[in-house]
Amino acid sequence: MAGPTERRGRHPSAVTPPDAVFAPVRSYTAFEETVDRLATAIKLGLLAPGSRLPAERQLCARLGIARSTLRQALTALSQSGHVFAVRGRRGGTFVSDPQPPADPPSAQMLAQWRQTCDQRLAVELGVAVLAAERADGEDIRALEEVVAVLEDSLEDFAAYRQADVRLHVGLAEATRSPRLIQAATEVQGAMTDLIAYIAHPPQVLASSNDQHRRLLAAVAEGDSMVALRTMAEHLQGTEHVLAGLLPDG
Amino acid sequence: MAGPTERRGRHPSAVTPPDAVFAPVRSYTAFEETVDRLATAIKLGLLAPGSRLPAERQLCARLGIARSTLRQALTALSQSGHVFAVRGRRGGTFVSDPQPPADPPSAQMLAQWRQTCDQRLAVELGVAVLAAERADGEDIRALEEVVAVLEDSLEDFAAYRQADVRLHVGLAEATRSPRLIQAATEVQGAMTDLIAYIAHPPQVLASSNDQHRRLLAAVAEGDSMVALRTMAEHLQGTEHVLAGLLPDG
DNA sequence: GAAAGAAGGACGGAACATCAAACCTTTTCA
DNA sequence: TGAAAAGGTTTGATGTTCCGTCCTTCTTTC
Repeated sequence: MAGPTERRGRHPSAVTPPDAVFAPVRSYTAFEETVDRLATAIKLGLLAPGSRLPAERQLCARLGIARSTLRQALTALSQSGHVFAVRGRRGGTFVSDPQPPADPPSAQMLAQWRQTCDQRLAVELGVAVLAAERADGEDIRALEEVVAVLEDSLEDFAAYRQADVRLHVGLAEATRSPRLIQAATEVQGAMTDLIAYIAHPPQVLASSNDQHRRLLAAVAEGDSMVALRTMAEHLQGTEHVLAGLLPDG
Repeated sequence: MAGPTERRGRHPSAVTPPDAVFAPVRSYTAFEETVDRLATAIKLGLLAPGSRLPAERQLCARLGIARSTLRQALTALSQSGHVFAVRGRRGGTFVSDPQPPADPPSAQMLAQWRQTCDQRLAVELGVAVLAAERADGEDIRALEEVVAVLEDSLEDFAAYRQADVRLHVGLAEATRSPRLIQAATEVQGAMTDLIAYIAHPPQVLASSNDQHRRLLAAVAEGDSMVALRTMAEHLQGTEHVLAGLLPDG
């Protein structure tokens, strides 16, 4: 049973197809994807606590979904306490402040941690190269501010992590490649789940910050290769920590 | 209009959220994704002409969809001439041989060529690093055979391209990271569309092959950094050609 | 103080996608 | 000649999404 595809013809180059070809098709519904997107953005601090989302009638247009579908998503998010709605003119949907406590990473998440890290490696290496090639002075200036925040947050991991996300997503934005920005955001969301319950002593953060500085310098100079190496080194840090704490995955 | 989210609170770190947060939600249906997956696999030669797909009742189980949904996809593929069905015991669904002529890249594809290349850069750099770290002797041997085929195909672009795909997907498989394999496959599918109508004189292919050799050598030695550099160089080739032929994207 | 406007909230139905299960038809092999 | 294995067909149930309409709440403006 489960025999691989058979060949009849005379094509010699034919080999068994990769498993990936017949791997399960994951089909997200618009509702799920919307919840996911907004929840991730909130979790990452891209939507700040207290900030207001665009009005439903505009937001559903931007997201390309029906208003009722968007409302389902917002209802879910408000039931989980991530947002709340205010009626009437000047009302709207707001990000809760403070946020409800994050729930621990699922077994599924933990089991796939290595795949997540692999994905992050790919995305961040691409970002490093392209940011080095394309970032302009404006980008660099903004990113330097974020690095400054990072250096002031050694004692507060929540603040540190948020600035860290901003830095990485900011680098992705400097590539001007929407798909990479999207990918970087998703990857940061997944990493946040993994990282949340790991101790981060100030000295580790300080060493990370050193890498951030060097990375940004390389990007500013347009030195792709150094950016690449520095990013690789930076990512290895997290990966080693996770490898020590989690099963093989 | 379209004002960014407003802030009420006292959170200073709040910045305008990236556009990516509210970008359209693309929700593929199971049907679309299935057609896409199979069509890409066929286009890339991962499913060889003349080969038989798994029986419907098994395939739908592997894909995690209902049989009727799978049949919709297969019907679409058979109407477009990519597969044909044979009834009765020992029947099945077979990949057509020869394949119908590929249709030219859509305007949409062409307009997004740079994003596609960016995505490829990320995926392939990640693959290069991880393959160098994880490939075993078996992997290397198989890949070397593919490189040998590549070197024998300088005069036949169709054959060359197919072996090229096998090499890149094979490298991805050596990472043992399902998501990367998936991503690599998708990216190769997109690249095939872009590349199809571009002239590839034998000397260009020969130079590409030189890079392939060096890349594989670096992977065999486990030298991530060299693999990375070689891969970057390799990808730049295509990108320069496309940049010369296509608008900015 | 009343009217207009802008926001969230609620409802109903149409269209579509998907699933599950049973059954039909063709072909081959024992 | 009949069992087995494949694709082909039908039907109904279910869930998702969309669209449009109307309601309620609150603010701003006149």
